[in-house]
Amino acid sequence: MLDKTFDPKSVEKKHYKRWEESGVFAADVSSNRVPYTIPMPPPNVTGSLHMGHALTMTLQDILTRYRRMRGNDTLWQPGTDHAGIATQMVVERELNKQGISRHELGREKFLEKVWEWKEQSGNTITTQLRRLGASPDWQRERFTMDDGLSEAVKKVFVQLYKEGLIYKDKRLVNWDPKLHTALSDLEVSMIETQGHMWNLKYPLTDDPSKFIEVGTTRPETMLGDTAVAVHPEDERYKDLIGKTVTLPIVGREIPIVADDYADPEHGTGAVKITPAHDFNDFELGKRHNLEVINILDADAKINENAPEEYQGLDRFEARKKIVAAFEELGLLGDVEEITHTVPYDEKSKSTILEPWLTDQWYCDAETLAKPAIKAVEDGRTEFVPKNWEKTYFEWMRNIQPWCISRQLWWGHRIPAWYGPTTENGAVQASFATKVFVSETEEQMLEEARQYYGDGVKILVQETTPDNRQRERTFKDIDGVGDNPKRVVLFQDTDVLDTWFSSALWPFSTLGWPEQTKELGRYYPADTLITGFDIIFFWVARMMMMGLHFMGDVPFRKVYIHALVRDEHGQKMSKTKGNIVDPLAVIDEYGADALRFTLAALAAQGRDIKLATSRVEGYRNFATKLWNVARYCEMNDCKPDPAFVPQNAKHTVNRWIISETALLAEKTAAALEAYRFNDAANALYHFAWGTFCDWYIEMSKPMLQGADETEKSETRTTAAWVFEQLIAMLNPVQPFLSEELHAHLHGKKPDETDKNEWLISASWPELTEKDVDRAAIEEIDWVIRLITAVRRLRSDKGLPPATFIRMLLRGTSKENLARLQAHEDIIKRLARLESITPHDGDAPEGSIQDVLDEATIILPLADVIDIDQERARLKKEIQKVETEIEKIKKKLSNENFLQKAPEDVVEEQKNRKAEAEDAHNKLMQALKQLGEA
RNA sequence: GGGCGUAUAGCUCAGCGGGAGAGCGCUUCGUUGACAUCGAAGAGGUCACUGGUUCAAUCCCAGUUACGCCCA
Repeated sequence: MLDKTFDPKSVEKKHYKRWEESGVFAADVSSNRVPYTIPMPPPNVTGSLHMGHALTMTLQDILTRYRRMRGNDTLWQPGTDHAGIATQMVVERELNKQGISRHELGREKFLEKVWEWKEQSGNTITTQLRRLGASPDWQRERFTMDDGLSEAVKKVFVQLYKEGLIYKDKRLVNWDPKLHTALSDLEVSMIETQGHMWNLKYPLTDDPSKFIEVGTTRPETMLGDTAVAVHPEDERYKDLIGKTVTLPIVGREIPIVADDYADPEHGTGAVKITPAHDFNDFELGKRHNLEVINILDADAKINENAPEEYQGLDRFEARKKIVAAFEELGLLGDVEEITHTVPYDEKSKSTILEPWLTDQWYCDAETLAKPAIKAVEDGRTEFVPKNWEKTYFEWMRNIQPWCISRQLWWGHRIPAWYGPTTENGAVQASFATKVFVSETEEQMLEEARQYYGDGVKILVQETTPDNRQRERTFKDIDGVGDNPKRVVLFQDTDVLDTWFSSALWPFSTLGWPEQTKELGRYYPADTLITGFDIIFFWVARMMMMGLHFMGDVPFRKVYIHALVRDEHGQKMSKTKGNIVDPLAVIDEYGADALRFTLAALAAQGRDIKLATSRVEGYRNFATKLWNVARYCEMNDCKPDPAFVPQNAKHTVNRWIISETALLAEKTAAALEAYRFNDAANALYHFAWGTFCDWYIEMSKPMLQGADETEKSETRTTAAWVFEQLIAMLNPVQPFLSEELHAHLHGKKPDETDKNEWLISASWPELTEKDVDRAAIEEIDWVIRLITAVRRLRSDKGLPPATFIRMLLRGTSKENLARLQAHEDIIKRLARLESITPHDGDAPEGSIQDVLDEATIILPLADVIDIDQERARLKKEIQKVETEIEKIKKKLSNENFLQKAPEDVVEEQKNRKAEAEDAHNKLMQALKQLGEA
């Protein structure tokens, strides 16, 4: 006998272990079944499971399990990514706690530490995914720093370099002065901040008594100003164009240039131009051939290009000092408090980034984006919901060069080596002017030998940590310059953006660049499921790389789900302290309850506000299912392999079989349309509202009756329906359904083997042939009758224990037959002692209601309060009258009769007739009451 | 500034060109041998506002207001 409630803890671990060990999650590359592939978005190896993961993984698991049951060879490809910045930061922090700095340790030793750390903590998230019940093919788990995936990265880098789609460039980047690395545009978070607009007066060189006033939010950058720009049409400044101003403090003479960039409406209309520290100014500088003066070092402190007294100052210190100096010089204009946006790092949102001029590697995203745009335009990849395609297009069509190098140690090292150039065969005293890009050091050396000639000895040395330091000291390095018969090559110290390797995920995980069987079978994937926040970071880049290297899109569908917020709609965050930990939820309510909640809330196009009351509700749902299983067990309802649903005889059984078939259709359709909430709700309502509330209740008198054939059929039907139901629930609630499946078949879950498991079972194959519309109509009538009686009883406050008589007047032949067929059920569920067809007036002191053509009469002389009953009937009559009025109005409209479809008109006529009939009957009831 | 989205019951949200729905909460009743993590019944909504299209609008279109997100 089952316990009274479902205990998730006692079954989750057990089933998961057996599933995983049995290999039921695994794809079968040699199978002849149709493959179905989902690439799992690899979580950070250092990460731990949050609600966003729980959502995305639940949805992926639902589809995977569903397709598995439908007979597909499913590959849900799992793995983790190395999360360059995040991981390096974590390990560095750990080391700092021990008083060790990364630089003391050196690159190699530090990387050993990171790998150690990865080995220790890298399983955290994959273990947590198991707790959620995720069923990817763990045997194929990959990590972006695996050998194979690293090979793929190198190959892609080298090929794109050779094709000219990867290049090195000196441009402004978003520099993180704390982490000392460049970031891509996407890793910048523009945050609204309170700040100031300072107006600075720059004296004209030829007449220092006159000024041009410029506004700036960053006065310290004036140290690097190389021009002032005004709009060419701006009357105020027309005469000044071509003249110069003398930069205060610095003393540099800089031109006043005309450029559309200066907005006459904005501030004074004149802007200072600092090409080295502002993206717009940099572009303007290029247009006007302005000098680019970098005034900041890697820490964003003022460097040696500024006057001595400012050197070494932090940028914010320098700001104060500059403002004070302007004030002292009488050159400070108005100061306004304003709100403006300031670039912060995306990850911690705590460091203000600095546009900084450096050499970085770039990927020509614009070229790669073109086929990726076309693929979505052509529908080779479709977004669900479709709206997201706009977002994708918007970004892809305005895409900027992608900065792919990072000044980190943890990541894929850029396979580029630098050496001196040659001139007429002679090695020059130059640094890093010749670049060799190769997948391996051996290949690189081969190229280098050809380049330098046989007589030159080539050494490869590990580089010092700091590129710029190296650059300054290159002349001291043995072999460069002094001795043309020896060269020293250095590998680039930078690593690649983590997303560069993630972009290859759909094919690198399948063994590319090897032409594996997997690659042919599982690429392109069918579905990618992810959040909208990484459409740019990941989806777009996979599209670009997939098309370029595989010649086809990486996936056919992209399902974009929303963010999980707290119950008040706030984004979950550590600082707000409103994080709901999925593992805590699983501990309290079970993984199935969490999964069901997330599925039920996953409506397209809306964020998910997660309230634990919802989870609690779905935990109750699990209890409900558990208890209906108990009922089946107690009543000896066992599945019969010989049972053919279409051959069932009893109408109640035919009805529930029909409803089950409709449910299978509905659920499958919902899942295939990524309408997870519809699937979850359909299952919930069938299980609770139809199967438990009605069928099981109806089965009670049937199972207690005398008809052995009927009893036997009912037992088998109940078991069959329940079996179908838990099969359909399995993708959403794998643990509970697996456990109940074993019990239903009279097995101890621990003693079953994988062929008997629900995870290996097939999705119910039910068709329209299993649906008996007449049975549905019949039982629907029974239900409506019972409900009507219950309502009357409840209105009168009759205790459930009281059995009463019911008279039915004017009942059609068909319904009389139904009444007779289901008498036991109706009597039991409506708490009736007798049901009698009746003609003529109702007995004195009756209450009445209308059900279609019939009138329900409950003689309750002792109980009823006439006034109250009269009021109730009047209210009901009122309702019907408004209804009739509405329909009448419609039917009297000529246009409606002419233009509306016939069936709609017909329907309205029927409704009117029914309502009028009901009205008459209610009036009659009222009249009788008046006479009484 | 550009783009996207949302406004429906007290709360969280489905839905949809022809009869307003769910879960939770609330009220009343209930120890019915599956289940009180339950059962039965009920109350509660000019479907944000203004126009338009239509025989018909909560639904489609335009605008307004409010809120949210993304990009610059």
